[in-house]
This record gives sequence, C-alpha cells and structure tokens, in this order.
Amino acid sequence: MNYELFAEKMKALSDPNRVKILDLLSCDTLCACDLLEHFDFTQPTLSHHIKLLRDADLIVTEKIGTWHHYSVNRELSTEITEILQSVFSSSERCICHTTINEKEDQYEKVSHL
Amino acid sequence: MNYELFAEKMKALSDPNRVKILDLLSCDTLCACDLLEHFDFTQPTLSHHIKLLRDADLIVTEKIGTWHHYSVNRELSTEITEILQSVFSSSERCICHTTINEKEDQYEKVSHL
DNA sequence: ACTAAATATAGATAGTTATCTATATTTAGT
DNA sequence: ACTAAATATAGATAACTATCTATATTTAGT
Repeated sequence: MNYELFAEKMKALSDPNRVKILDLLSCDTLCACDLLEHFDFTQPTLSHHIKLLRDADLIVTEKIGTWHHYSVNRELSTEITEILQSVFSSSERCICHTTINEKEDQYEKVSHL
Repeated sequence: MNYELFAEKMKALSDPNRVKILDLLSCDTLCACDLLEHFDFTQPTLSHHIKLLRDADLIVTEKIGTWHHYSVNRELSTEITEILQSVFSSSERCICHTTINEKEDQYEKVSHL
C-alpha cells in the first residue's frame, strides 16, 4: 500500500461520525436503520458516510432482502492498523534512511512493508 | 479521546504528503529544508503541512537557532494506533453493546478506552 | 399489480483544504 | 547594523466535503 492509498483510508476515518459507525459495527453486523438511531443526521447523510466507508473498503455489505447488513472489513482494518504503526516506527527499510540522491520511487509502497 | 478528537488526528493523516513526512521523521529528527528535498511542492506548502501536523500534536518542534527540528510525538502516535485498533475491535465496553435507549453521552470517549 | 419500507442517488449550498506567489519574521555571522 | 538563510504567514484560487431536501430504486408482503 502506497502513501496515496493509505491516506485515502485515513480520509475515510477523518470524520467522527464515520469513526462511530465503525465502532458500532466492530462487534456486530448492523443495518442502516439500526445505525441511524445513533445519529442526529438524516438517512441520506448516513448513506453518504456508508458509501465513503464502502469505497474505502473499510466495511462490507451483505444484502438480505431489503436490508443491507454492514460489517467491518477485518483484513483491511488489521492491515491499516499495522501500517499506521509502521509509519510512526523506525525500521531498516524506512524511507527516512534514504538519501535524497537515491530514487524514492522504490518507496512508492509505504516504506516499511 | 472522543470521536471528534480522534477524527482530527485521522484528518491530519489524510494527506499522502503528511504521511510521508511522518515516515521520514520516524527514524530521526529532521529540519524543514531536509524534508523539502523529498517533495515537489514549495516551502510554504511544506510549512502548511507541518503546521497541521503540529496542530494535531503529531510532531513536536525543537528550535535550534534558525533551524527547526521536527520529530514524531511518540506518545500520541502510540495512543492513536491503539485507539484505531480498538475502534475496529470488539470489547465489553464497546459502544456497539449500547441499546439506543441508553444514553450515548457516556460514550463521548472513544468507547473502548 | 400495489403499497410500504429500506437504501441510494441527485442536486444544491456552505464550509474546508492544498497549493501557489508574495512577504514577513527570526536568527547567525560578518 | 546588514545580509543571508530558515521558516512562517497572508491572501487567492480551485477542488473537495458534509449536509440537506427531494426523488429514485429495490424488495417483501398483501
């Protein structure tokens, strides 16, 4: 995962309502109507936030009849947690060890991974 | 840390250039002129990104003469990594166990913490 | 087929952000 | 004091975002 892609995941997390949605989904699958009761905004606004989380692959949807059941994408959430940790950590492969004369293209990927 | 505050930290991380800045600082303290050589944008733009990271407390500055030495705020970076992990994880104290009739005010704090 | 319910989409608006150029501020050295 | 270097600030612009109201789509049940 490169900086651009990782930053997109962080952007999906940059709204308190979306963080709360993920927290609500962290134990259990929920439908939109269940989620909505925890917020003050309207249904289309929830739908907008869910779309952003889905576009970022942070949640997955299972359609059962009229209901859509949303749940956390565990694989991705584990991955971005690890990447966040690595961004803040030193390591042998870290971009910070690159001299500016070396090409940085090799660090297209987030450097530690 | 509540959702609002945590989301602000995520917003600071929602730009690929800022993630790269943090990655560059993760092994060592650097000055702005060192950082700038890794990017294509102008000095004021770097200054802008550094300001946002400083406002989010993700980096700290030590002024030595004309040079400003920037480094990662290890305490905060550890904390938000842990919170990110907790948002995605189930736990007894998780907001997802709240029934909608219960007050959610008690979950002003990110629920697991 | 029709209705009602769950969710998504469209379009508008107000607020925010990343970037630039130009300029200001701060400090070391002469 | 003056100059040069490092960094920050101001102001402008184009792009993006969170929210709303209104409407469309999809599906279950009658």
